[in-house]
Amino acid sequence: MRRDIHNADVPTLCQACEARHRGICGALDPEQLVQLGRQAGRREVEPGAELIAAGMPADGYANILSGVVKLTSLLPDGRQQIVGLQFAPDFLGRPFAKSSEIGAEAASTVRLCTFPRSALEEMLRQSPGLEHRLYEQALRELDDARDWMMTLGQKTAAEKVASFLLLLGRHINPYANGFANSFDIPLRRADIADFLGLTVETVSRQLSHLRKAGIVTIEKNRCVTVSDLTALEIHAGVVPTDPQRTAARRNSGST
Amino acid sequence: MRRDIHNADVPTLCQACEARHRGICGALDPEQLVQLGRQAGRREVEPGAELIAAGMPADGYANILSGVVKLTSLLPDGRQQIVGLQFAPDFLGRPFAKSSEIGAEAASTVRLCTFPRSALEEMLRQSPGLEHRLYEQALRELDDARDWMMTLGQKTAAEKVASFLLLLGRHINPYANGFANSFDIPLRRADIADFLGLTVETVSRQLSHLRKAGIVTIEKNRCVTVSDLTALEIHAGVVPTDPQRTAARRNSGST
DNA sequence: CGAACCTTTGATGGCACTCAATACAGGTGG
DNA sequence: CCACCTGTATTGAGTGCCATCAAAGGTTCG
Repeated sequence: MRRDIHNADVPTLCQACEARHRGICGALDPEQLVQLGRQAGRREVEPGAELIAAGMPADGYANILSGVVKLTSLLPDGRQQIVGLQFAPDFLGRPFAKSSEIGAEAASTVRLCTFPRSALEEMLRQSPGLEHRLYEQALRELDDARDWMMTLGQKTAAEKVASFLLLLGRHINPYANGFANSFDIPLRRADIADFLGLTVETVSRQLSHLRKAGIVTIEKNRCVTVSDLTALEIHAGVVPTDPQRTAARRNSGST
Repeated sequence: MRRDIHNADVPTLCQACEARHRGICGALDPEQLVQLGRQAGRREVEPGAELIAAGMPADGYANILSGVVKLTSLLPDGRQQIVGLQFAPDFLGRPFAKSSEIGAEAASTVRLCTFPRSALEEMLRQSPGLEHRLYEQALRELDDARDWMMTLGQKTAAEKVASFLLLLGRHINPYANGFANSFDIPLRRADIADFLGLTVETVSRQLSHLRKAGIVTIEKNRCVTVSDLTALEIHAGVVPTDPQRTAARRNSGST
């Protein structure tokens, strides 16, 4: 059954919003969207803007409409690790928590659809499907986090940088599901380094290697085009290279 | 209001089970516990037993009654990363997923309370509070995973090992909330190495350093006693050491 | 007691960090 | 439009931490 006949009831701002399809708002009916929309506000922030301060009580929540948000964790001595990247139409915030030790900061220009804590809690009471959506996003983020732990703990610098480009290509476009062959890196080298657990210099060197190897082209330090996806995947260590070992894995895995 | 008056209705096996308090079963009433209990089974497995095979369809779920489970992620070339440790009374399994790329393996001897996929789904339909509990565990695991990303990405070998001991001390005892000063390490050195993104040799060396520094004592390679918790925290990098920098952080944070 | 496994310790080398200098991009004002 | 300036990125040289290789010491079984 198509819901589009009710589209007239959906707030104008929500009509084209991806959060209504792949985001949490998909759990809400038109009436609830109107109700939430009344308390919601749009906001556009510049790169570097702090969206959630670590250790502070979170005052509200938001959906990411466009742009990239980095989740950061800080050590007392100043070392920083980016523990996650969030893309449209992700939900932003930490439900049920007094305060999180994790901060959120705009990596690129970010457009947000914000709503107060109470509005979300009200919606949660009304619609059990909403919590289910939130749960599913949490599970997805958990999978992503654990994937990245593999990258941080086991991979070499070259593999880390290649993995990063693969990650970006998969997530940069909120509408498509496949891999984007060409995109702008929404992070500075310093951010990439903090995400990969490397230094700026090492990141730069590895990008140069990929460029000289003809696997990617980079323009103006930001715009990347992946010309050889398979090679990139090999460099990321996510695909078997040794045929012998591959065969062995296959056999043991199919039992 | 005390629920203990209903304890007569609670299955005998559940009476002393920690999952009924801090685990997911706390969301169920006695009748539902009976219903779930009918389909549940107890299982005890030895260290090294595979509980969930990566890439396989998960046939069921379980609560951990005692012992430690390691969640592992594997690269095609054989490199392994332990992406999480789970303790009693954690819920084990990946709801709503066809199959997970993450495997689960008993690190120590593990006792489980298992139930089939359908039983959980039935419970989820009956009790919305259950999904809420699952969601909260997922959020907790997400926080833990991100904490550990900081450890993997930024910390030195010495800090990693110290952080590992702190993690164990906090989680090893399912009944207490504080820090256990003495406990058995439920992992072999090779597992610790895979968890920390180090080699066995480096782990061993760093443990020796902590021992020679008088911060911990280790007997029979497994039993650890933390004699200087503050020093351990300093070595883990989780506590400010430089007073000047500490003051600076404090000031900038309070604005 | 002996065998298998695990852990520790030592010697050496390589990858990524540090330090330092140069090149580039984007914005502002002349 | 160009000169300037700031923040950002690249490239190079040297060092140090941790991995690798190798061997000996412990522990836990049968």
